[in-house]
Amino acid sequence: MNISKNIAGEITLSKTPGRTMKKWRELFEITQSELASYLGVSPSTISDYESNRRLSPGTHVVSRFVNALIALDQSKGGRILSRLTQGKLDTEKYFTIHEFATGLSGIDFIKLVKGKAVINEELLQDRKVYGYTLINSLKVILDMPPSQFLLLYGSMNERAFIFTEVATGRSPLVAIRVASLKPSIVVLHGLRNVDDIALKIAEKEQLPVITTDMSVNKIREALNKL
Amino acid sequence: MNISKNIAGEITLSKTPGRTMKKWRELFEITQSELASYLGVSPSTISDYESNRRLSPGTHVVSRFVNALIALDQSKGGRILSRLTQGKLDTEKYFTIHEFATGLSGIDFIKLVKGKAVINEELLQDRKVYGYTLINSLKVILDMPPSQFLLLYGSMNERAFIFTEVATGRSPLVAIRVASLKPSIVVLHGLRNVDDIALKIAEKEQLPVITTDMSVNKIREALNKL
DNA sequence: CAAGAAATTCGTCAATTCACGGATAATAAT
DNA sequence: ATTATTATCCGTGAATTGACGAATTTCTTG
Repeated sequence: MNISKNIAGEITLSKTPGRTMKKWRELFEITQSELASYLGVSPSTISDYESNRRLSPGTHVVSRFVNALIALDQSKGGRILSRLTQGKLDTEKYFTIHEFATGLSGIDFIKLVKGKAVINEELLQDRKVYGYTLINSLKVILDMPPSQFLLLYGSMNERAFIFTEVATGRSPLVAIRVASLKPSIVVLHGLRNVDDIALKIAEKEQLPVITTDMSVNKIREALNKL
Repeated sequence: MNISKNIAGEITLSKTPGRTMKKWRELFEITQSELASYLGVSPSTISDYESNRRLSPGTHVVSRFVNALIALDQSKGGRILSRLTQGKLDTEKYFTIHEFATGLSGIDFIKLVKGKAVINEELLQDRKVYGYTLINSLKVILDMPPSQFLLLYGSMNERAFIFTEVATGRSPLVAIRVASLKPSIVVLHGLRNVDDIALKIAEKEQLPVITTDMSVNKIREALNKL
């Protein structure tokens, strides 16, 4: 799957390459100064990129950046990298990830899962979705080892998070908030009405939230054929 | 697997982003002018990129480029895209693809497969290998549908091609020549001595060729743990 | 809360990109 | 052989990147 290619690709396709670079640097738990000294540039240079001061950094910059992350991680034992590439099997208990071959608009997406928007419906129009992550809320919160969070977070962030076994929707939104996950759409599965705090968070984060009653298997079926 | 991310990543990590862009444009069977008019730029602009006049094109350029390829293909029925994303299962009869998590030098690679260089040994030093493609020569030549060739070619080109069931090595090298595949190393498996024509081609293409007697399964084992 | 560490902001400037258009070269097709 | 089509090469100028360093601001953590 070649993780570097994947990261480079995500940065390159991102509308804000800098933010995406930042996300990955943080994921690798590397500080700006560490990275800067490895690359032989000043920390402010890194910061400038990460704040999107350069709107379209060159391939060489991105390439060196990605290689640096991996090299630095390796030099510390390769902890993060091995987590990122490690067994899907482990995680399947908690969530499954699927990527579409092609991008999807929020509008198309909501139709496919027969969803109903509960907040920020207007944002659906210009949200793009490149895949979904199906998350068993209870299991994730109760007994997923925190190291696995990386995998939830990883990959393209323009995706839909589908939470199953949801009671009020509060914990999922809180999780999104504190882990600063940034899906483009949140789907809550099988609940009556949505918690107040949850809505407040959605508003703050500018996140469209939709609910659906469609069975989990049906959802998978509908989405996996893309 | 998100093909656009993959393509974007390959371009970005490439030492010659332009060449790689060109490779993909040609793979999509799109002309420079077609692409140029879709992007609203002049054809010479495209050519300049493809000739690496810009050593480090910005992410926006690459991003628009990749999206254009896919959009243009879609508008013509999505032929290429569907080939690229279509069933791995189909192709497994002919070849299997594996990507390493990390890059490998030619030197390390030859050790791993217990290989012996038959030509261009000196080039091994600065070749990088990011994965391998294990190819059943006979089957590929005898009965692989040509549409599948794309898949052989696709993905990162800095990889090792391992041909099994090789008699003299001539056909594999000829195939490389005519399909203008550009692996960084060629491995011929289970043959006595290498055909003359094969060597000539290798020389022309500046391609290190090595042979090995290690069993196919052992090879896989050794390489897949990376 | 104080002191360090980490990150941000910003003015500056040389080096590059980006894109154009015109001139040429190389490949098909008629 | 001749005309399209496709691709290359190159000079040019405005816009942007890439990088610095100094000045601040925001986090941590003793």
